[in-house]
Amino acid sequence: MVSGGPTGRSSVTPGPENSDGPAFLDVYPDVEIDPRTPERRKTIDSVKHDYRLVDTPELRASLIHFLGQQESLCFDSETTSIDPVEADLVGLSFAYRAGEAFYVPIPEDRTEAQAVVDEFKPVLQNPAITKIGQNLKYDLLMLKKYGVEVQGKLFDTMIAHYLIEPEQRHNMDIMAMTYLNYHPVEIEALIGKKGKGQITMREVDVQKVVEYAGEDADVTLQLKQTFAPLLEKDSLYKLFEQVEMPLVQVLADLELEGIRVDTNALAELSATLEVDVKLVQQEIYDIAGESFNIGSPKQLGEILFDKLKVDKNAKKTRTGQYATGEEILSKLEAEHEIARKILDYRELLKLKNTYVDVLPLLISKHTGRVHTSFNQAVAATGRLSSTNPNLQNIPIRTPRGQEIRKAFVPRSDEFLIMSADYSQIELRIMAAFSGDETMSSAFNNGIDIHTQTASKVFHVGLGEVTSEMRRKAKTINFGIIYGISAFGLSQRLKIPRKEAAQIIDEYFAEFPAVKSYMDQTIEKARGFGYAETILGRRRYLRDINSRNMTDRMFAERNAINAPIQGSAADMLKIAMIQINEMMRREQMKSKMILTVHDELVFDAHRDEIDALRERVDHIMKNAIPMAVKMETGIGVGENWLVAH
DNA sequence: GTGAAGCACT
DNA sequence: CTCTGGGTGCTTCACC
Repeated sequence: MVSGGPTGRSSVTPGPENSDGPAFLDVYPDVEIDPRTPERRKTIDSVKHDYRLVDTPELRASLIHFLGQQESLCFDSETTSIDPVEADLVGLSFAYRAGEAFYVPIPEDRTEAQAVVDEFKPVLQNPAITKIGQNLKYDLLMLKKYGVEVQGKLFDTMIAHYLIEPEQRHNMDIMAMTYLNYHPVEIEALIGKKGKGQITMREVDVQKVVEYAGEDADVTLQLKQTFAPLLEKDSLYKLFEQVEMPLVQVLADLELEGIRVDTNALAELSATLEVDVKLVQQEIYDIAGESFNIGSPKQLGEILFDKLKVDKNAKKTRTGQYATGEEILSKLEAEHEIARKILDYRELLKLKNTYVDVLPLLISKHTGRVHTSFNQAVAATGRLSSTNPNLQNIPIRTPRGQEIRKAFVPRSDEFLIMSADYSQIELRIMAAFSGDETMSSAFNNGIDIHTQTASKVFHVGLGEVTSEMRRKAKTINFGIIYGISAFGLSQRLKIPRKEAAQIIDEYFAEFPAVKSYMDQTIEKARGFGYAETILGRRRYLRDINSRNMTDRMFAERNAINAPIQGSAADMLKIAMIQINEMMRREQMKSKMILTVHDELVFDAHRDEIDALRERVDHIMKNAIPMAVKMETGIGVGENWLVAH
């Protein structure tokens, strides 16, 4: 129903809304996005434009001739669905000069459609022509279905803006209003409001589509002209051109490839979970003395704290309800067996409803595999995210959860799952950035980092570190990455705040370079107003100088975390690009299929296991050379659980 | 439809 | 004394 894909034209960029509007206006004070003054904004009716229908072989030949002479062209696909796996092409629009555009309808008949698309292959596959577009991954996937492998440099306006303003929205309509003071035609004017009654782009009068799609390509082209100098100004061009743009193609490949899921295993697991959930549910009702909706935090809170009075000091959430989260219930489980049972109930139901019963529904009829969608323009730190389904939060921790991971299997008997992950990537980056001798030498000499930290903080030899000391040290190390506070650590370790503060003091005494690095990072962020990664990716920290202590502390934690988390993301992205290139060059049968922040997953051909392991290992370790060695862990097996 | 609560991962 | 570990996405409930 929508053109341009999930983050394209009319739909909203996924992810949480940014409610801090003031920052938005601070940056572009002269730009009005207030809907109360739309008359100030240009529209298709007030701006001179020339959008043409190209619907005969002669006109297409002429268009293709002109497109072929361009250094760069902007294009956009109109389709029948927001989901590229399900969608059919309705038309393609092109622009290469502001104010002009061309719309090429694609016939409904698949054979005729293919013939028209084929006419544009020489242009789309011409490596000398840069392809400009908004959310190009969508168009690439679409065209791949029609046998077109788009070549040449890419310029994705959505991702350009993601680098320029990571925390703003990258929706084309909003960007047009913000940067061009132009209000594009809304898609609902063509296909109606969403819900039943909404038609597809194919059913819309073609003259209207010409105006809509032409404007789309035209506006995107003008956004490109706006963003290119901004990328340059912020020294983001290299990151854009050498990392983010090549990655678009890699992600399209991963998504198209998909991963096989063992539905039989999930069906069995679902049946087992069903029985177990009912069992636990009844036990809870028996203890409560009545049946109620355990899934309702409101009802559950009333049963636990009003009726059963399991805790007279029950905490409430800011909305006035009893808090019944995991932390609260865990504290109660020693005294009240109902608490443990509720936690069990929640775990089982979560696994069943979120993963076991949903994954089989998401298997594509076309490929028999599950195709996630990676979003490259959501996470403020530079990480990727995964949706429909989210394959970056498949359970691994609990035995039941592990059963789900086992259901991710290779495509056939000739293949195995290979998982390659960076070991302690964020702590290694912290060691490299800070140059801390103790930390760096632990990594470079293969000493367990948590044991090393415990040894220093608790003043014992490496050999005398107990498992309890190591556990605490692990929490401390995580705290370091996240921008530690005494309160946060005390909560995590369940110790008094004073004790936590002492541990932190001790840590900084033993790792002085880490301390000064953190201070410098915050200081730098205060001066620049942003923190940056090793590749210059920025995260603006508008509260870094706030008088509000809470806001400022939050910004300071982000100043610490963003360069670490973001540089790890930079490194994995480069590794992915190089691995993809290597696999193509070597014409491997194996395929890269998933990425999970510090891990890459492959559907690996048995004959290629050794070579793939060696190459992947080498590329990952050397993606971005640092003062501290990077280590990887690579596993192979019959499913994702054993490979990891 | 939207926000909160809760929880899965790194 | 403020009030607190970073980053995501999905499901359910409750309310509009």
